[in-house]
Amino acid sequence: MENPSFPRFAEVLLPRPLAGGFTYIIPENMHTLLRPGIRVLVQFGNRKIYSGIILRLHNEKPENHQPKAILEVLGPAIDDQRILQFWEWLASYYMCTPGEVMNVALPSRLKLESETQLLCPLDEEQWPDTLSDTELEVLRITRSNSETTLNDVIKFSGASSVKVVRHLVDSGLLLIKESIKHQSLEKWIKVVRLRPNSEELIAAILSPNTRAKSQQNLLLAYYQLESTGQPITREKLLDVSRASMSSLDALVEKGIFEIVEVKESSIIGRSGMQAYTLTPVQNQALQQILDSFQKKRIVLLHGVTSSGKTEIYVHLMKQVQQSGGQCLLLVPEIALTTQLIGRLRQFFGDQISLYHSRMSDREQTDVWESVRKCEPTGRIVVGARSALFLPYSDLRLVIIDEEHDPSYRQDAPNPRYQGRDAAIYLASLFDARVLLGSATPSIESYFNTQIGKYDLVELHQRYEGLSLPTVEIVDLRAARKKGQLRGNFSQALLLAIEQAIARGRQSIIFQNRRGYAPRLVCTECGLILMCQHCDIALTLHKAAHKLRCHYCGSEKPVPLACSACGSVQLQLQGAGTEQIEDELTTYFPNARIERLDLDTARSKKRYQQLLTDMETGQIDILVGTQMVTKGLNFANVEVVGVVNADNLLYFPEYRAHERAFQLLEQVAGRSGRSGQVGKVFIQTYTPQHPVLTHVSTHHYGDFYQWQAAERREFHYPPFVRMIQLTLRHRDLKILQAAASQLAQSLTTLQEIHIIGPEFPPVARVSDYYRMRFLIKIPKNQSYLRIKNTLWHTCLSFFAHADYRRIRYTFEVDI
DNA sequence: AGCACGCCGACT
DNA sequence: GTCGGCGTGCTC
Repeated sequence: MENPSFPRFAEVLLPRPLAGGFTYIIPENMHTLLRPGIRVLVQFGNRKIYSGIILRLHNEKPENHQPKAILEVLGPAIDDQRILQFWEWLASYYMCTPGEVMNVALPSRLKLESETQLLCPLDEEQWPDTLSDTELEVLRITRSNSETTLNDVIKFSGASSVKVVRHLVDSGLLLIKESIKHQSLEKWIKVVRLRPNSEELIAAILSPNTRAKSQQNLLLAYYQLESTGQPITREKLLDVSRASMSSLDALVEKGIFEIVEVKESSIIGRSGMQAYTLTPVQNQALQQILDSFQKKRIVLLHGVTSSGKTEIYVHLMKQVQQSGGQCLLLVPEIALTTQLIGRLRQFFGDQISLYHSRMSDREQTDVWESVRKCEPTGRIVVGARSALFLPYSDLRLVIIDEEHDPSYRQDAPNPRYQGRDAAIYLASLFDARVLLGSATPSIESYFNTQIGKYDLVELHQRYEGLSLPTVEIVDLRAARKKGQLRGNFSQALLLAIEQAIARGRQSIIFQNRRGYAPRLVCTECGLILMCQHCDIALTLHKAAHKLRCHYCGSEKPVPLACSACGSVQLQLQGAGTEQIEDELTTYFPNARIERLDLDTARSKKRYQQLLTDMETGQIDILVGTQMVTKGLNFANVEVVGVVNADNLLYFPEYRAHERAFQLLEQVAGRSGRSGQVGKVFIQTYTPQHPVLTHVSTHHYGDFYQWQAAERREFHYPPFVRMIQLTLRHRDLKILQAAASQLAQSLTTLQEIHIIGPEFPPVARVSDYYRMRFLIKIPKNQSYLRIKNTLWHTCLSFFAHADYRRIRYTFEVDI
């Protein structure tokens, strides 16, 4: 009997870049189990099976086709409708599909996808003797492992073996089936327990004349840990007792210990106990924030570097924790904020969850579940932008630290979104408060405080009355004229480093390029060694002894002679961090110099080591790229040197000046943290540049006024909205033809201003040429309507046979 | 995005 | 004649 009151169909979202949800029939036995946010298993296409998420239930029978039925109910992934609403908003606002959002939102454990499994039913003797070598090979692989998948065979015998597989299936020698791996969402951990009634055995071990010393240590460690009331995991016990696995095994064997698996959620974590007090200035800022939150949802906390923003965050987070709600602290790049995490652990203990895309699937899923169930650990989340997608149900506060940081924007692949702005929208769905924090706010955010959209709270004083560092702009041209230049360094900077070393203080030298030299040029014919796949010069990496392309990652050996004229006179141009490090080694042969950039910090361990060495004073001079500007606090740094500010200032992008100001101000903030005034040296050939003037006075307000005026005059955000449309194709001719055709089609849109098509600074990357349009939309026009028209114009334009193979992407609010 | 179907060139 | 290249269109 059909229950007429129950919806018969479900719209299911699948993790594919497809337009919308797909309609599936709800089998009767699932009626009571389904609602939006439930994960289900469905077949999509001929045989592929996916897990999808129910968007809504309805009764509208599709007109043109017979829907398939849902295969299985997997359970809840999202409990709160607002999360799905957020996904749909993100897709429509940032011009991508909800499926693409789902793809980045869910940890992979929640995204099941079937694999084609192969089975070989017959023994080798029963195989016909007419088989080809490849056929034999495929059958042997399949026969040797009962779990062989089609992908295994492809990996082993190449993509062409798919045809062979199909042939074997047709002739009945292979069977195929779709299989999916279900993995448990529960987390189980191994804990050690004493077996009951083992007192006599224990007494024997604890007797003073026992030979089993490490068994004794294990028992003692056990009692020690037991008294703390913490779960005694195997790892912890071994760690405390310094015993080996085999001695633990021996105790298990004797029947003294047993190892039991318990569900992680049954363990109550340690809560942080560290007390902290706010300085009067911090307290005043906190009160202002709380007052503002009564009237406005969003507050920008503008606090100079080292003004103690973190303590204010902690205070607000504690409040939310005590009220039982959820709180999200967004940070730009989690790998670069280990110092912050350490501090937060002091305040929150284990009752805090970290979330970022480089965590293991298991860890991600654990956080997901704990947030979904609003468990104590799922109430305080610290994460990178992917933490926006967690299934909150009671979100009350979102803090966005370093809100100006460009890494909040995801620029590839889809969804291409600005995490800071998306977080603000997410918060609005929950009516949660938002605190944006920065020492160098983005122009947009500061603009929003000026028009009254956000409230502004300022923290002008550095912690413990520290003064801001003095900034000296070093004119490289003048220095050269006066003979005060040695390699890449001015005498002023070298002297400051030398004095710092003499006083046992540290220096940080910033150079925005990694590698040894960014160009290798033939002095005979002028040829610059270029990447074969990109329109960019190759960078020389001396340590690796390779030429590397920083765009596509390809590598080449260093040539001995010019490939065009055969001359061996190859000259290095420009300087990267490697060269700066080398140079400093010759100037300061006794100093301990280290380098921090993508090449040295590739492994997390090495990165940690560098930070520790810096903290403990093992390093005198740290040379690095942007990495040294991000959230690192070293107490003993006196000198900060910027080798060359010019390549920051002359970047062809409307945000270049903003970026340069932020970067220089942030790097300057690394100096002078323990009582002493820091010294910053910025070397440049354009000492009069306004950005440098503003950095030297540390006056953000003046800088903002200047930038805002420029942006208003030249029609850039925040005074207009801007979207970038990029076209990519291997064939330059086709790309150019398509771009100019598209420009024609777009002229019908009267209300917008289109710049382009034009080549980006690097026109070809990984063999793909790129052309782009900048689309400026006046603020009085409906953003939604124009994006819609744009979307549909492109959809029909790229459906055209000639342009079908052109990839195109939108970057909204660029 | 996959994946299957289908229409043309080069090989046993 | 068949195998296999990839262009075209669909997926509930």
